[in-house]
Amino acid sequence: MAKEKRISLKDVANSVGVSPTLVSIVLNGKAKQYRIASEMAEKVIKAAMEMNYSPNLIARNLRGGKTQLIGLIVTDISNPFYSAIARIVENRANELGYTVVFSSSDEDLGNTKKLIDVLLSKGVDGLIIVPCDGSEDIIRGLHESNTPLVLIDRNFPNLDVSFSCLNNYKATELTTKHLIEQGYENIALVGYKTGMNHILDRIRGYEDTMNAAGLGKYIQEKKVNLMNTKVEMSSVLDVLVNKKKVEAVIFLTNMLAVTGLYCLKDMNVKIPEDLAVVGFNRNDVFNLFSPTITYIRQPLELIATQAVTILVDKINHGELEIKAMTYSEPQLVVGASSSKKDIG
Amino acid sequence: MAKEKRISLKDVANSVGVSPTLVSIVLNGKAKQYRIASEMAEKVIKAAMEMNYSPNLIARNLRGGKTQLIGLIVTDISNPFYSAIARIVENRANELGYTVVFSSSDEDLGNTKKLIDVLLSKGVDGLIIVPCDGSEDIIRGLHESNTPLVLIDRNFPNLDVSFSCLNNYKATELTTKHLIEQGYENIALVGYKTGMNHILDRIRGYEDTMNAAGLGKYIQEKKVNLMNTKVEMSSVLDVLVNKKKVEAVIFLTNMLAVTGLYCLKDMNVKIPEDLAVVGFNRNDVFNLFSPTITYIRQPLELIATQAVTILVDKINHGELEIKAMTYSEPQLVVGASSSKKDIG
DNA sequence: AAGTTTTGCTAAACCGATTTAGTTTTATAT
DNA sequence: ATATAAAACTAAATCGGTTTAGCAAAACTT
Repeated sequence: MAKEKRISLKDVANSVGVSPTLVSIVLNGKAKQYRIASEMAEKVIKAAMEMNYSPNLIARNLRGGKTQLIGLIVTDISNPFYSAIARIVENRANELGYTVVFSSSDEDLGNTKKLIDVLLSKGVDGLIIVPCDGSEDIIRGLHESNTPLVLIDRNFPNLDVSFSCLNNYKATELTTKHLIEQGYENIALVGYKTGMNHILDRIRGYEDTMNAAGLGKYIQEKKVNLMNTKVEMSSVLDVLVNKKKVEAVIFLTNMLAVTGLYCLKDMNVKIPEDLAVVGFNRNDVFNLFSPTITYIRQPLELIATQAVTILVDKINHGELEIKAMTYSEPQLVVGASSSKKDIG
Repeated sequence: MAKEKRISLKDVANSVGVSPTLVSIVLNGKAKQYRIASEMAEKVIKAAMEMNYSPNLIARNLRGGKTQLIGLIVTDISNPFYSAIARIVENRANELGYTVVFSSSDEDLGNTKKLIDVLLSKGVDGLIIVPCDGSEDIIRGLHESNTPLVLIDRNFPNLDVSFSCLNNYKATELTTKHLIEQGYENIALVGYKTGMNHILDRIRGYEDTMNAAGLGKYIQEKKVNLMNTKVEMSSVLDVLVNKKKVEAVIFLTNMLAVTGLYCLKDMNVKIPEDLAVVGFNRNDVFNLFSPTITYIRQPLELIATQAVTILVDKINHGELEIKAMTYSEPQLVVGASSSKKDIG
């Protein structure tokens, strides 16, 4: 009835009649290096197999200081964008012999601090973090205490911390150019109230492109609160559509776009006749909506894989001072929601 | 440059000039029990705070045999249904002082075995598993070796393993009744090729309801292969719509429904005029589709929260022999995709 | 005043692995 | 025959906590 105790190194050693040291050496493949007689090595390996021994990683890690655990902090694992990242991180981590511990910060600074503490105290070898607004100091502190660390999806340009993210400027540059080419002029943008660089870059990409096209007078940026998106989105879209007579809207994140679509549906706004729409990141909703929604595709596979690779490099080679900066290229997937040509 | 070592219990002890034992006792709130002078206790707590001490959980766990880690094995964390569960599991686990390690089995038996081994060797205190087809023996073995274990979303009726899942029979019963009430008779069902109980229950719910309504002659079940869903779905729907002149289709999972909608869109099938559709589990796609899709809502919050609660109970009280069986009640969310009344 | 109890604290064992520093035995060199 | 080297293995320290057993000093009995 009691939980059977696991076979320990000592059990194997006793059964063969040798010291735990010898067993440890043999099972770690260092038999030759330590000049263990090969018959002895075989005997030990056979016994370990027969007894179905597997090392207690906790003990190993206490000694070695490594857990082969990676901590992943996203804002919300139930957000499909981040769960997609999580899956890729998991796959790459597994390939490299790591297991992933995940946590959701809910874009909250306090949670972020707490989660980092918890993950570090669990002994994770390194962290992959989607940093939230205001977390720059924490991230700096973490980096200065030489914790292996890679930021993903977002980054702090002032910090020497490695990151893997999208070329956000180019994303909205692509989007805005596309809309302008389609003949739209009064193009607005809906983002979040945040100081985070990824959003600011997206805004700059839009502004610069509008200005370069001589459409500076149409520049309009609405920013909603992270915590109150649904409520604020309605009024924001009402203003843009009904007051400002905007022709097209660029949503700066996947969630904003989905929330926006809910509102536009409620408002009975016809897309793209009344309003052209561009979203961010692939989502089944965009493909199944009528009309299909144009969106910016991130090379998630690349972004997430690189993050893990960089992190594991840091863990193994201690190249903590090297700042790996990876900006991956966005791609515009054109749907029917941003086209004047399809009308009529 | 070297990674700064973390403050250890010993460091705190030395700084105050007492033994590590005393510090451990005080910081674990056992000062009174061990008759530690209250001034001393305060001094220790103050020092620990000032030195920003946090215990090395690896060491603590090596001694105590507990890691406060829960392993969660789903089929795919990037599937929004499972990432939603993951989030709830995470929240509840955090409340109870646990951290979650997640893994994706991809519905593969080999992966499942491997993941269980890895998670156990990481020292997880217990496992929450979405078992895949064919994993009954592994699960039985795990249970017999007294590993704290709870199945979620799916279960094996022949095993004495605790689980938390939907009342699947009732889900399709509700769905089928609803369609019949709406006046549909030729109602088909699309599921997976699997021996898993949750799917079989859903099929039984449909069959029994059809038979009870005297519509037995219309019973039609199409089963697609898990690995080849997209390709098979097209031909399945083609047969149902064009050959069998089916009036309504019930999709047995969220993914099937989404894949089905892609196909129906390609086929230019009008919903609900040409075909009524009912999906499974909430999804933004269902709400934003035109028409909105009727679906079965699972009380995910309840299901996932219970799973964690049951597991932690097992971990703490060792009630491994108790089989907690939780069937949560489904709810039908009626959209416009299953209604004859709305036509014209 | 001698014995008992309570108070306040510590030494040492322990968890299960890895690693360093030896030790013993056998082989080779001088 | 004696010193040196190599081979084959082990004892003990270590990681950082928790826990058990126990010690010394103060307080209390009678």
